[in-house]
Amino acid sequence: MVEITKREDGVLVRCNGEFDPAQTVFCGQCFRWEDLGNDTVCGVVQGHAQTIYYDREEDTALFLDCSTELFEQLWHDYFDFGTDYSAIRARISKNSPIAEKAAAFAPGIRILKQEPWEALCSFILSQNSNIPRIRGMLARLCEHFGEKTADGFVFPTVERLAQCTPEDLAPVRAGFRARYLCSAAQLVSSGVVDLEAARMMELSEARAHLMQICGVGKKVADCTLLYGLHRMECFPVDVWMKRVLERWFPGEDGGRFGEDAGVAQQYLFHYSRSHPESLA
DNA sequence: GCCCAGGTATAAA
DNA sequence: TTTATACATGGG
Repeated sequence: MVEITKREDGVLVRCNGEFDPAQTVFCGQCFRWEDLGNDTVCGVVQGHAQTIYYDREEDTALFLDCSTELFEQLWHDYFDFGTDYSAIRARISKNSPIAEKAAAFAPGIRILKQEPWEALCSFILSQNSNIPRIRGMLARLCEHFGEKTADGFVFPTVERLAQCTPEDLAPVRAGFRARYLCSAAQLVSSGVVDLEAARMMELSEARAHLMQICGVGKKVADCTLLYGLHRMECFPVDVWMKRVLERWFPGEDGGRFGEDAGVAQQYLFHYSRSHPESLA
């Protein structure tokens, strides 16, 4: 587990090999954090801009210059600091040699508890695209439709996007995905789709609930459930993960990892993208 | 220019 | 029910 020390000027976290900010925010689970160089990243979550300074030499210690209250209310949950990732990694590693290798490659990955609405939009935009472009679309979406604060743009609200037509979203340059965003905004805004309710539903029911949105299939539904609602049993399968499954787990669907499926999937996804030759 | 991208809706077989 | 194709756009 990580060790948390509260100081007057912020919060210090000793990670004990369980957290690396860069591995976590640039492994393809979120698209809005930025690398400032010199072991510094920054992001905006729930309207709060945060810079994180870290030092890998001391088994990764990191510093957040925020109040103790904000850390406890927001960042502790967002980074899932209450969960023992060493234990998860041990279970995953025991399960298969290749999963062990993937977990060892980036052991500092954690599954973020993102805002459900942002996660839904992010993965709607992700379809048939690539990570740099997804980041671009999301940045433009926030610049044009999110509230501007001193430190950056807040993610657009459901209500704001529910007022938009696909034509209004042209500045995002999302192509055919624009009308999918509109569908999502309208169904969530009207209450036909209830993201918080999906947190408690049985998994197949939760999937079907999200798939009422035009443009949300099984992949986007699973990503929303995993990254937005922290349903850790979800194992989203896309073109990359299909290659991984065919190459390393033929005939399986990811179910072998049980409650650790979401974390295992992220280790495998990141490792396979960093070592594409290993899929040949 | 060319290929492909953390898929899905839609049409056709 | 399963399989093929279009989709808008831009990164590499």
